[in-house]
Amino acid sequence: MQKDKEDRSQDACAHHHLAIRDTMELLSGKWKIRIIGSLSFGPKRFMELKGYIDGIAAKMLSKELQDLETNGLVNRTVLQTKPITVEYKLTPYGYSLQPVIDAISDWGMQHRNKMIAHLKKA
Amino acid sequence: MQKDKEDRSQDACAHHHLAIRDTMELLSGKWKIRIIGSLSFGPKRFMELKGYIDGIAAKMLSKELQDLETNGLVNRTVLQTKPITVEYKLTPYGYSLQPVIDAISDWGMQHRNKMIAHLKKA
DNA sequence: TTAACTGGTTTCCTTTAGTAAACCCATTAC
DNA sequence: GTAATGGGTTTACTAAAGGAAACCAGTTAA
Repeated sequence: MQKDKEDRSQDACAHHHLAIRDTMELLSGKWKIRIIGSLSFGPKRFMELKGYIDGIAAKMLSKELQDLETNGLVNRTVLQTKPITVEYKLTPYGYSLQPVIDAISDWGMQHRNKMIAHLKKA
Repeated sequence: MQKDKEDRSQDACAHHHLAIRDTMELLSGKWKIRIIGSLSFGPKRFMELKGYIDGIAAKMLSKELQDLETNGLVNRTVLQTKPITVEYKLTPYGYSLQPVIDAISDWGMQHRNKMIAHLKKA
């Protein structure tokens, strides 16, 4: 049984959808992508992250970091400093999201430039 | 006043954050990225979209499409067929999100393959 | 005239997301 | 002893997202 062109294209399309759905499930919510974006510049401590991600409450940050850890994207290490500090960093799997983060960031920059250009014209 | 290396890196980082925040604001919620993903294969009618995006309720689809239209990412056209049909398609601006959608989709496929490989081992 | 189809909207309800503020524990500094 | 710092958790609450089902309007086929 040979599939025709339309079948193949619909298959590709269906896989595409499933892949998008899967990714977005892991990255669901308002904060996860921003957290990963912050960590993509290197490890950060809890309070440091809270400072970077303006508007996030400690509770949310804590919960989202736990989610990300559960999904193997982020690693949590308690450092025996005094007072103790906790370092969060991306796992290699977390780093594999870099192309996604970059694409989002790039688009945001273009978007921003467009807005600025629009304002200058007016 | 010359900025040192650390300043510049923090600037880049800050811009990165803002860009990510801006993008994610436009694409907020559970469905927008999936809708754009569906439309990236070409224009679709309302019921057609609803069929593609499994689990979405008419109310949500309607609302999300309105949001996307307001933000200039999607175009809505009423076709004078009988019964009337409504066609949704990406604007050029909407299409400019293709790299984001593709990055997400690609990662999802890798993720899925990883899961499958994991299952086979066990 | 009754039903079906497209493209919704409305209502009611539940779940999840999100917030602020208080609290907790260990440590070290004053 | 009292405050400050780091890294949280708990409580109590509000706002927003989301879902199921009913409903509606125009058209057309049986």
